[in-house]
Amino acid sequence: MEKTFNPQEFEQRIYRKWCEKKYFTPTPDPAKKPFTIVIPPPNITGQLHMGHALNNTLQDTIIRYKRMDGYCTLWLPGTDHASIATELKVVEQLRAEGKTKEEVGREEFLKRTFAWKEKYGSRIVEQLKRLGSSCDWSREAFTMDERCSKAVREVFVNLYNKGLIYRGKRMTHWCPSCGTALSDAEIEYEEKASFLWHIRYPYTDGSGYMIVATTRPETLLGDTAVAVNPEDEKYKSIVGKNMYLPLTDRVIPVIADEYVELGFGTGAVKITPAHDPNDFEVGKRHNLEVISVIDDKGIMNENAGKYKGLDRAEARKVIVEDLQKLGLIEKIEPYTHNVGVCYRCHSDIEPKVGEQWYVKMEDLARPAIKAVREGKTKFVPQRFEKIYFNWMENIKDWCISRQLWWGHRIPCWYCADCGEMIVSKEDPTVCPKCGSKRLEQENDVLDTWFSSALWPFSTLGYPEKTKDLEYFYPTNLLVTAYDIIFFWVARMIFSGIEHMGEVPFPEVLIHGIVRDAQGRKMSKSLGNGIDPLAIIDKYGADSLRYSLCTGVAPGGDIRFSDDKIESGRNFMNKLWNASRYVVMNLEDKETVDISEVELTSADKWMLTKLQLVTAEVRRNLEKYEIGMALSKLYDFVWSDFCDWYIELTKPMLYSQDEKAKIGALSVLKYVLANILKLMHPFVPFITEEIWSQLGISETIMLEKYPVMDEKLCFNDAYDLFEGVKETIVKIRNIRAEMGVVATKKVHLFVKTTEKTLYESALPYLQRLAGIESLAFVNDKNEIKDKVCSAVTSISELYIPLGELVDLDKEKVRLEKEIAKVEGEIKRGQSMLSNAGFIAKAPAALVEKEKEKMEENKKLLEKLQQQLEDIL
RNA sequence: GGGAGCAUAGCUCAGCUGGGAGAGCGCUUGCCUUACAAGCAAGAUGUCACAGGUUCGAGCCCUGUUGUUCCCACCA
Repeated sequence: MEKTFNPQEFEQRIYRKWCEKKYFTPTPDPAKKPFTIVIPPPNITGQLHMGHALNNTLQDTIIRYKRMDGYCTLWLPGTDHASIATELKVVEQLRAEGKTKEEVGREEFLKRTFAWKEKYGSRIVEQLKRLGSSCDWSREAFTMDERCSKAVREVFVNLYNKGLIYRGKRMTHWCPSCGTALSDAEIEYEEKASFLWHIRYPYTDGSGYMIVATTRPETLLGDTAVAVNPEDEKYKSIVGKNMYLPLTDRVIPVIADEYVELGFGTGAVKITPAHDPNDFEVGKRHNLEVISVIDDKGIMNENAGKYKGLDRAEARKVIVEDLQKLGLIEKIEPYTHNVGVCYRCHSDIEPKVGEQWYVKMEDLARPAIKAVREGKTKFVPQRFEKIYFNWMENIKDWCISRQLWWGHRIPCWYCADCGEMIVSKEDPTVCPKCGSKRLEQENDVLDTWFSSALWPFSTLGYPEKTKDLEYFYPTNLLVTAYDIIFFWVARMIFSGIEHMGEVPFPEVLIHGIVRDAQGRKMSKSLGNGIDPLAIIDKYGADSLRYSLCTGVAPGGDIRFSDDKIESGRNFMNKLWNASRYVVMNLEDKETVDISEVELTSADKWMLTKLQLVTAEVRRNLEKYEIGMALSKLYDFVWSDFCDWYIELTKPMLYSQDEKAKIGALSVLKYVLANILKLMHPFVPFITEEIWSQLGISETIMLEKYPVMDEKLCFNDAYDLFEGVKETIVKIRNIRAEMGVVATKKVHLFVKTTEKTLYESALPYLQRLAGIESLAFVNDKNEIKDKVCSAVTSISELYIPLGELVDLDKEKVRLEKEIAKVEGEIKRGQSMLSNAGFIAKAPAALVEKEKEKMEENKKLLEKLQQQLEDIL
């Protein structure tokens, strides 16, 4: 084996092997329980970022664990066509050639987009592979492939026939830059510094003017009323009056509507039904005319009179200037408010009235809420259910039509002759009403999330009743970040219930977001993104996986920095070198089953510890506490296995005693093999690479995940050996405090009842504590030289250091020890002298405290004696 | 306006159903000890935000306060 961990050497080779051997591809087996995860499909426009890395590391860890634990596991991968994002890419590409999408036409545009997908769409898939993702690529799906498209049509038509999809004229969010409608979920709000313009609207009767405050003066041209609160004393008398709408020749009325809040602003609100959702509602109530003044591209239209052709931002400036010239601006005050922007391009959203397609949400949301309430789907951690409920309970109808070309075209046709509307799974050829063949398909495509909502079953073959669907649905777990709970998770839940009659997954594991070292969100505009591929190239995928998972609380955000990745890499190196120690020493030696080994005290201690950590790691994994499980393995591997056990085996491995050598090697190999298995789900590459060196089986991937073995729990031996460890630590401490050079060997006198144990532990003491020889005493006075002393739970220790014994230092050292024990005694006393504690605390705990008190008292006594001796 | 999270060592964060405060990084000291200097050994460091309460016992549970981050809704 190489001297240092060098992941570049083996990661890609190993991944290729796994794929060739088809380890990721399950065969449905009725005798086995399935465990299924569908991947959150990354956008084909995407590049792997830290969020993907975290998300997929978690999924892979869980799926590998379940695979090793005997489940028939399917991790189903795929990508999302990402309607808007991809369309923008291709539009951009066209622009570079000096063309527009309208110029090339729909057919050619789609051809180009599919070509774009072929070229770039697999990029992210290749990147997922670098991470080690054990997805079944033979089942890879794409939201616009035949399978998924069929499911989309099926679902659309079924919902339409049930009256749950309708076409309607309503106010929607419109992105003038992307040129499409958006759903509520696709709007983000940004706080922007602007102004509140106070504008004078003169009454037609010449009795002065009313002051109206607005943040959007350019929409004034579309005003059809001014509204006041009916309870507003200030305006009670003027409701019904008319006023001249500035800059136009129109006259508009003052109306009364509850929508206007008392006491806010001037108490008067200009009503522009065409350009504000609230105004639209007010307009409906009062039968106001809807006058649109801004077109789909954000340009003032013919209704804007002389302002026609100006961009909305430009128009705002000019209109304010004109109003100022007319003396109609009362005042302008700075005003900061939230502006809705497009989540893709961040342009200001323009509310717009138009025909769009909607999913009626009420009937779909109800059972979806109920399912989560009843625990049919559980969020982990549970607090994220609140986000879900909050959204589901306040849900509005879902606008699913997009004025784009890249996406699932809505399966609706209009008869050019009789106007009949045909919604159908199959492309119709004739109008069922008039028999005309002049049918035109709806131009709009569906919201990307419409197809991703079906992902857990469309990918398994729905609407066909496939074997996969039968065996793997419902899936078992969904793993995703909290930021797409309503975009995606909520929609999958109601879709699963509606179309499959069953929730798509019983558990949703929610994780956080990866932030930069300063805690900021990683973003393109900040340029603070860390590229996971660069990390993998430099440190290896396992290091990255480790540093993304360890010590992270479920659902919590992660601050990522170089320190973290380095400590991950160091740990991999540690594991590598510990394995190298074992492998090098194994050479051509024949090890035996540990049941045939005459176990040493150290072996028993190690094996017991292994059982304990196995049980804990399993417990954590069952609860998806990945970070906790990994931290425990880190401690176990580094501290217990490397720092202690490996060191403890050295006296045997370097001795001439073949039997002891084989014994130690056999246990080492056994423990290492178990460590590799325990760690494989987290760090698959390095564990597989080392596994291949052990020559046990072809792959670690398909090994059985370790289970705690009661037969290997030697509890008494474990406790006793803790005493030996304590002895070593105390001696090291004395040596360090007294400045004894490492090469100087010292003699040790021990007063103990565990003589056999100490005798057998002599090799350990020699190697790990620099002890030359060991002698037992019944009393300290048997030693003539000046000594440094210490006590452990099983012994008293005396070390003659000759001239190195500095009594002052020794005194300080002992006093510190004494203070520590005294502190513990004090704590114990305060508990044991408390009647309430004795009466109410669990008996076992009280007993434990009493025992500890006894021990501590004994320790204190011995320490005090030792101190007295040197005074 | 509604909701959620966070506040623990210099920094970044763990801390499971309440029962002796932990890790990584950093810091101090000594070590190239035949797996590893990406390392070994020995150390130092905390009014667990604040104030109450429940309890025999609170970092953990309850109430309030302050600071901070985020989500939702959105008033011109």
